[in-house]
Amino acid sequence: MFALVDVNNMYVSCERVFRPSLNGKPVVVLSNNDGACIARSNEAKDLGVRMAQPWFEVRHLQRQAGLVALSANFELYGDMSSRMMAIAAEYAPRQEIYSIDECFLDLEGVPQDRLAIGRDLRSRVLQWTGLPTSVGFGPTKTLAKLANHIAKMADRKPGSYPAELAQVCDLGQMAPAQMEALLRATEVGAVWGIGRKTTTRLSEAGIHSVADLLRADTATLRRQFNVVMEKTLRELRGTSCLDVNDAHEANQQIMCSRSFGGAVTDLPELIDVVSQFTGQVARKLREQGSVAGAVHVFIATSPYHRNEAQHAPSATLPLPQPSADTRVLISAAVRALRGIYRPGFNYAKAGVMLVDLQPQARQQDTLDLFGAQEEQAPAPRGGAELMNALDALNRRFGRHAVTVGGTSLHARPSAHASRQERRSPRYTTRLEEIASARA
DNA sequence: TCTGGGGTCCTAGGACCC
DNA sequence: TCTGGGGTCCTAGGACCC
Repeated sequence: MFALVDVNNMYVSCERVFRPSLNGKPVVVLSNNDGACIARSNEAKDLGVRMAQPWFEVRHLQRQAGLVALSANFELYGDMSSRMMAIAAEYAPRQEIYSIDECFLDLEGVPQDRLAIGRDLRSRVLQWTGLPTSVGFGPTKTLAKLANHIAKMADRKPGSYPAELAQVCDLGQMAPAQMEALLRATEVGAVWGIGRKTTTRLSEAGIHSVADLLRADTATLRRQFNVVMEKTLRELRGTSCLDVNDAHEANQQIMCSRSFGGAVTDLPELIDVVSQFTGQVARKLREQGSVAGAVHVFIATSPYHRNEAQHAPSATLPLPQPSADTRVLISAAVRALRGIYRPGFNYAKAGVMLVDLQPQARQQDTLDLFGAQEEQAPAPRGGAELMNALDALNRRFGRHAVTVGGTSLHARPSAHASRQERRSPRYTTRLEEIASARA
């Protein structure tokens, strides 16, 4: 039996912990550049604010409906997430942290009453962190997800589902008749793994509810879609195909990309941006103890500016030897950038991706058979220690305290600098920003 | 004026080999 | 006018997730 624990409207809920005056109000959290809504309170959802909707489209709701917008504060959310995850982990022998705001628990051998467990977990997380969660139980991960969805909706929209399913819902102990009624009332799009495109295609085939889907023929669906669909079906029917994965594996790719505050046209500024991004992905790469085999760089104009010339080139540059050295990676990224850059375009976005990742240990004995080749610069000296020192300084003094030569931020205001005018303090991770109580 | 960012897995089709 | 066949590996792109 599995549980899925999920924080309701995670980013908004984190903000509300420190600003209780936001409770009950429509609140959104904005992406980089204060560009789009990436989290919405229930009240904001009720106002019709959609996921990833551009801020300028809903900005008028500030005055019309008291909508409050905040810039994303990921440092705060990451820290709150760790606290919540640690509490949830106490309730089962195995936990898979699936995203910043949700985890699966494997309840194998946990004997007690699941509803009691769910309610206890929920109230403990609420009491210790201030975050509201929903808990779903099911005999497969997909059903636990579905149970969680029902728990949320029953809480948020009274009448959509029976009230007793709110907040904590167990699909593992439900009478067949009630189960059938629930599945009839749930649209296929709510199922984990069934997205927008698939929903449209299923709808054309007359499959609208989860109950419809369960009646469909597995082989036919497998033929029309793919193995993912087949697995989803089997999971919905109670056959577990997906296990809780508690060994968090290293990422296979690490990316940093961002749209700019304004258009960027000249190469030096793009080099600056790409160098900064590379510094960030390099740090993440070392954190997970990997080396990268290649660097992928892309720049792009804005597809929304339809009357401007469009250009979205990218390039992948393999490294002569896998590396985690910021200087090596930046030099490759900048070379890739020079190769794809064309003057005369208004670039709106850039990104750096490290790919072909491998564990650092394995790299020891893969020295180039032919030794360093002439045209390849020899690896910089003292790589590992220098990078360790760099990481330590930046951990201690903030992300941009120390950077590799050439990646310093421009003294002049840069077009790419992102706007973040509404960020809340990093209450839990910066002493100088800690919450203070007023008498 | 302003339009998210970070990941995973699967598949089709081309390159290459015998 | 005919123009192998089957296997494997790699990559780009699509769909999905949060």
